[in-house]
Amino acid sequence: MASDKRKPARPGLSQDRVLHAALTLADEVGVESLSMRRLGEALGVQAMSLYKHVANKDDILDGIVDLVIGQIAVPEINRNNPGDNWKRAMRRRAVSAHDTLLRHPWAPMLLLSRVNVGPASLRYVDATIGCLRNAGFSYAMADHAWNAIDNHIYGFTLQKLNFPFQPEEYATVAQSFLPQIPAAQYPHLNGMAQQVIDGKHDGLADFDFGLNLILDGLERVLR
Amino acid sequence: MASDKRKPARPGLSQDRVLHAALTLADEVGVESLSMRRLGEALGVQAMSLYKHVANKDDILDGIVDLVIGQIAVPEINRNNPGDNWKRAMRRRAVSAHDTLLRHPWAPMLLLSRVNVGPASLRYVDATIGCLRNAGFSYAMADHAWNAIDNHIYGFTLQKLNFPFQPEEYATVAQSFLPQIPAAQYPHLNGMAQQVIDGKHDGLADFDFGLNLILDGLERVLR
DNA sequence: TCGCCAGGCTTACAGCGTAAGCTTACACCG
DNA sequence: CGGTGTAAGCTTACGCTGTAAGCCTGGCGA
Repeated sequence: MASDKRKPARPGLSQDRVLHAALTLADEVGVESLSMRRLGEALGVQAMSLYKHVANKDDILDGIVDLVIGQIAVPEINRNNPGDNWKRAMRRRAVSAHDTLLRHPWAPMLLLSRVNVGPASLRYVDATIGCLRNAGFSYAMADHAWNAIDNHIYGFTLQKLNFPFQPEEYATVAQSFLPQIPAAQYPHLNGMAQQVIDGKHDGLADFDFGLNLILDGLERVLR
Repeated sequence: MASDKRKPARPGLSQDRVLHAALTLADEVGVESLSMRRLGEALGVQAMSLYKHVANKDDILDGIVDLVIGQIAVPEINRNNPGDNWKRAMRRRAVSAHDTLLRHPWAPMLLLSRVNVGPASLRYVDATIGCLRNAGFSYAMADHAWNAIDNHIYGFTLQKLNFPFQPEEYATVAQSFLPQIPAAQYPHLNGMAQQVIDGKHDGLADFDFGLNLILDGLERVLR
């Protein structure tokens, strides 16, 4: 009977369990509040015990970034749909990345501030280059294209996540900021704010706008 | 004579002096090593004395970001050159921003992770909107255009700063990474690396490539 | 049965931002 | 001239961080 309690209520740690707990914790409290002590607590364990399964905190951050990348839809052309093509596939990839990063608001900053060479990252990049290569881009062009699209995804998502107001607040916020941007000093900024106040411009940043500029441009490069 | 030593060898602190010292220190040791104690030391002062001149560390970070933005060339059409136009002006702005951020490698991350409403930032944004408005863009279009261009600037610069190898090392690095990206598993990534090794692709990310896609696209939108 | 050792725990250290309160020197005023 | 208010420095202390070093213990292989 004693041998029955192989898993004594706590399954024991593992790198996998540590990383998934870290991902959950980062989603709940933000990556800036993810500390080794707190992560240990979430796992019912002392902070130092984590170091038996990960090298250090950076190792954890690399790990959870790769988990997030693994959630992004890899670009693939749907062979059952004759109308599908590289452009649609790359758009789906971009939208999927954008959506995924919005679900993990701490991720874009980490993505941009470290080299990501986890298995999910490698697979993601490989599929992207493959999609562009199959479309007819040279290696160099595929490299540049991939880079341009990803800059847009990361830059846009970060700016959006960072903006501290909700769309429905824009008009109110613009109104209250107006005294700080007098027309005499900042005529165009003032004018823009006025447009938002008057409901003539919603002030919404549009992910597709920039993405279309890039994808349409790439299509022209291809011809 | 005693009244002569108004400035007793050390000029005394001021918000300006604190911010400029912080900027210098950030450039020298990186923003992650910029601590209140270290900044105090650089100014010959205890850490807590800084709080008489700035509200807290975030206040300092906001301040040095605005100092950096102040170094970026504001977009202006040269009236003495009849061939000049909004597109050239916006390109100059983008290149200037890119160059400036490369001189302050810690800055892009801060730029993207906080709301910047310092005087230099406001002026910078106002001039940008103004340039686009004068070119004929609506407020909404100018907003989208500005956003698309800045996403590229920040995203590209961050990726470049973050990449831990020098261009002349690319071939060597690609060679040593090759075993980790076997052709069977990552065919396209492997192929790309092979191109770099063989000198058929320099692997250099090209700031102008993505910028041109966006600017050319905007020009077409304008017509 | 013995010894090994993986996987936990404990303690400790240097560094962080900053709250709270103390000290000093100078400006001003009656 | 004496007295007072205040700006600008200093000191101490608190709770937090990542992690180095070493200890303990239960289970497994020989």
